[in-house]
Amino acid sequence: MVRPNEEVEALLQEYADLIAITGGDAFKARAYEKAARAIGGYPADVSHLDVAGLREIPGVGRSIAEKVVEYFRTGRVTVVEETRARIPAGVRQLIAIPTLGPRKAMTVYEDLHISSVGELADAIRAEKLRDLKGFGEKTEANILHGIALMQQAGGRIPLSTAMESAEEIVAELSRIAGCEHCAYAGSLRRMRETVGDIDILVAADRSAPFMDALTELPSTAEVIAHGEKKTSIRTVKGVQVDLRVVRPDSWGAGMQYFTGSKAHNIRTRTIAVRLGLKLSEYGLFETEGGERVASRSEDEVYSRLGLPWIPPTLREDRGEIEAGLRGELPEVVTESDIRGDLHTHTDLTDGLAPLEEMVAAAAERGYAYYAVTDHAPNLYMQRMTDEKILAQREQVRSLDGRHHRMRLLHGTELNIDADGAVDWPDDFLQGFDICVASVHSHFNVGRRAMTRRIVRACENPHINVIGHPTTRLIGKRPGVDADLDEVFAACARTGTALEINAQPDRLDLGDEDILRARSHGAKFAVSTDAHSLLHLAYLRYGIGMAQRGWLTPEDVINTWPLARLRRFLRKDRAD
DNA sequence: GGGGGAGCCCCCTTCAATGATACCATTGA
Repeated sequence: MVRPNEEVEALLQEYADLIAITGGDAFKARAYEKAARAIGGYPADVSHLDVAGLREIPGVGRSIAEKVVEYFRTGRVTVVEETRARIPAGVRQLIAIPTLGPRKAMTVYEDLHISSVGELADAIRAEKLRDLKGFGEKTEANILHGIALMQQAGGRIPLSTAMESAEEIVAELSRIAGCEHCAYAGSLRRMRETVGDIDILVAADRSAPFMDALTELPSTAEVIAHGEKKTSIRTVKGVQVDLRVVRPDSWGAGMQYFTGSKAHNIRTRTIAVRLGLKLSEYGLFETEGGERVASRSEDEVYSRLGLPWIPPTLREDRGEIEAGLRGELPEVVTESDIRGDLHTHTDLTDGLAPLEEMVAAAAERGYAYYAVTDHAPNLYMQRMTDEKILAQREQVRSLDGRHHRMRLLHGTELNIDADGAVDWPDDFLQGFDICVASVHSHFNVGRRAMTRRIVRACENPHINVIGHPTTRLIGKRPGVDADLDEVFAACARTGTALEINAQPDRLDLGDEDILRARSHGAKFAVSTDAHSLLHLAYLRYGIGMAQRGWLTPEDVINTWPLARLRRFLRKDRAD
């Protein structure tokens, strides 16, 4: 991720929100939103571009280009500052609440002077909102539910946000003289879908230079604690980072201890006790006499406990200790096992980059194959037509094998309607190499109907992958209500793969569901659902989920050679 | 505000669900 681009994206998005809240021209707000997205997904650093260079980016014209230049020259944009001065920051936070949009946010601000989520919740409890024009009891209940959903995340941050911050900090600290090792640990290393705080570990003889460096990073906003053993800071994005420096000979024990999980560590320490040993962040010691028996590497620590090294993504006390003791730990799938992405978009629908650029970027990643799966017509806002998708197919065929001999699959992402039917009839679907099918609408049809429609999609002989199967958005929308066991069984029975969608706000399926689906014998596709060049790299987060679900390459269809994949994609059709 | 075809103007993502309201505004995919 290019940091300056991210900053501009956030700034333009904020301005778009402010325009919407103040009731400004809706097209203007949309123009800023579009430009924000385009710059966020632009692969080159925009801070080096002049007005002419910026205007090369689709959706960026003279006015926005000049604002971007102003931002990099002065650190601020005058009109944005002026608008900010009129609307308290808390009002903008209100529109993050599901079911509360810009219009209603402005109403509660103007009529009740509410400018924070807390004040809003209080006003609802005092039944004050229901008297406002356009509000009622239902609206109150929905907003309260939305607030609860938001707070369920409990201040946890998305895996990808934590990862980007952590990798920057690790890179900075690694440059300091005397650094023998530096890495992130904790739930981030275990690749949990959200992360509470970032734990960073350094192995060095002297701790002070690292502790000082952390407090002085440009991204550090606040120092929470600053000591010899531990320093905690909060970044400008509000993420807490804990740094610990251990002696080099304690590196392995430190990483083992600070990676967790807590449940996993209770198990490892219990094993140690049974062996007459004591395990701490400093090492594995004899209980009697206190002699150190292992600490330098994680491998050494696990080995002394009679265990193989356990991948961090498995360390949740979900059977990995028992499997390790039996020598039956799975060889979990890794990023390098993946031979191709099976769910991606282009600017033919809502992607940012043209087909050629997406294909070239995929080839750069060393893929053997790559599927292009733009949206189908029933997602009306994307304006897909038969003609457009067929023209794209021609283009895909002409690019096939041209980049490092990477093979291209032409596909689509279909919409599963309320009855389980999809956008195109069988004879048209037959022309695709791969069909992903997803639920994009009618989320509240009830458990029976939801289960039935997804199962019916599985039974469609042309549908190969169920896209983002639960359709959850982390912190925003719970997964759909369906009998997932029935869905997973249908996938296994019909030869339909379940997607592990690697978009950081989806991570769908999640680890628990993957474990259940695997027990039904279902197969999986780890895909990025990329809407820009940069999204192709999200694969690592999907792999994290797959590992947490104990998947091996055998379980994941896009680790397979193309010939085997093609056989799978034919399902049991005779054509 | 951006973009395209003209020289300043016009168009720009559609549709369903929901809830408040009495026929419509808001939200989200």
